[in-house]
Amino acid sequence: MNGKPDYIIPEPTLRRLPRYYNYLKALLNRGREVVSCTHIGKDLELDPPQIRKDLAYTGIRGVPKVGYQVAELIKNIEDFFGWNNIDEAFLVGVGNMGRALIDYKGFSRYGFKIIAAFDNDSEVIGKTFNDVEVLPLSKLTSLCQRMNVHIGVIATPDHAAQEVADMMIAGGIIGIWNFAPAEIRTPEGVIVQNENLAAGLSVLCKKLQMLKQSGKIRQEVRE
Amino acid sequence: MNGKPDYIIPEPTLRRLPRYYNYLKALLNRGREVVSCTHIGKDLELDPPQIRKDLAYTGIRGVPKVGYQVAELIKNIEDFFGWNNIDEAFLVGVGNMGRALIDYKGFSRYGFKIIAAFDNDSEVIGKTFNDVEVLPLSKLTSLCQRMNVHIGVIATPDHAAQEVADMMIAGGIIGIWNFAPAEIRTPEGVIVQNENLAAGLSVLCKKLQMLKQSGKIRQEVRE
DNA sequence: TAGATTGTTAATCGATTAACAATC
DNA sequence: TAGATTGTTAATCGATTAACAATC
Repeated sequence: MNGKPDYIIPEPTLRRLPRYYNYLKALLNRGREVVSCTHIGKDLELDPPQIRKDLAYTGIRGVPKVGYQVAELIKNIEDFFGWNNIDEAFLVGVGNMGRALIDYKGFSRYGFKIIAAFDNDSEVIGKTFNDVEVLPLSKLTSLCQRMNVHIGVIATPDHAAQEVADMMIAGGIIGIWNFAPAEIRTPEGVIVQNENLAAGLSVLCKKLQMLKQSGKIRQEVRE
Repeated sequence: MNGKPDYIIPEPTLRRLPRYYNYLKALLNRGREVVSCTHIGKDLELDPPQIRKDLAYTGIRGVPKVGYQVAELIKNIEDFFGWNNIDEAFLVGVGNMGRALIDYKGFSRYGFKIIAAFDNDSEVIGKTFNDVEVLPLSKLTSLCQRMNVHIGVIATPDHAAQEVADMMIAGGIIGIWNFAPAEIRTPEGVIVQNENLAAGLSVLCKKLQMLKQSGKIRQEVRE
């Protein structure tokens, strides 16, 4: 075994699937039972064959001339990501971003739950936000181990990110969702997903700049 | 003119440049004056030729055997994105995410400033966060026009996103940074940058799932 | 049946990676 | 000078797009 998974799913596909999911949920709410890629493609401005390939990764089978069962599609995407079993996570850094993440109700839809938060500011330690208690940072590593938590969210200032990551990894965390605009070095076997708001903002502003320079262009940037 | 810019800069490059920028600023703080792509590549786990190509878009010239002047590189990236002139923006939706964005001090580094916020909840209208006043949503369109604001940030619940986008566009906004997990339809000439936290989260959790199934794999996911 | 849509295979496109001459 | 690094051109790789047979 070389370590790589047998079947690699393209990351663009992984990023589009949650989008289909939100769209399909809205469709179902409006009472639609069946949908074709042609139809989805019109609404989402994507090419039908691409949608077909993306959806095929979830194991769905469509019916020629008809399309897919909306409810079945939703179920398949949920199963594909495993959103039915909850992933529990610790969050470090109860600043504005951290608070926003703690307070965000929408994550439960994606099988994700922040079960405790950590900070070293005595102002927030002991407080509770959205039923999530803030504990002293010193307890992070031991609690990771004791509670068998495998996912960590970093929402600290950038200078603290590496140190927090090290504590998480020492506690057995193997997946880090990093909101700090800093480079994190990790050993093999740890997955880091960087959420860099500056990147998205920069892309938007640069495209705007280019648009202003070159006359109107039509464009939709997808995440 | 077909509307497309003559020189297309790859979006992956646009997303990596702010990363180089943060890294280079940290280097400069530590007193480093010159850096080579080999060196950057080691720290950021990227291939040196790719870094060289990315940096070339900013117009930098390096010196063989030596590398690049760190300060000059930083300057070039700032000029490339136009971070020296501030882009002013309106934000709609003063929930947790909206508050986090309003409060975030780091955007000024990227030439971005939220100058007013809008909501239709009388609880928050009239309040001020981080010197940003919350105004009634009904004033959005007219103020966009009057203050000549061209960028809008949507941080509303998903069901309100389209309506807010329409109001923004009516006011002349041509760039929308969308944090609502909803599809926004816009006319030509409007750029939408979707910031989809669920996508990043899903990618992380899916990779973790695959890692657990197939034994340890080493992986670093970059945004 | 005719026509729309799926599923799959092939072609294209664009970004990354490799190769290498130029240069300090 | 020798060797490391830049800048540039070519090759590779992977994702998107196009083509088309199968099918309801």
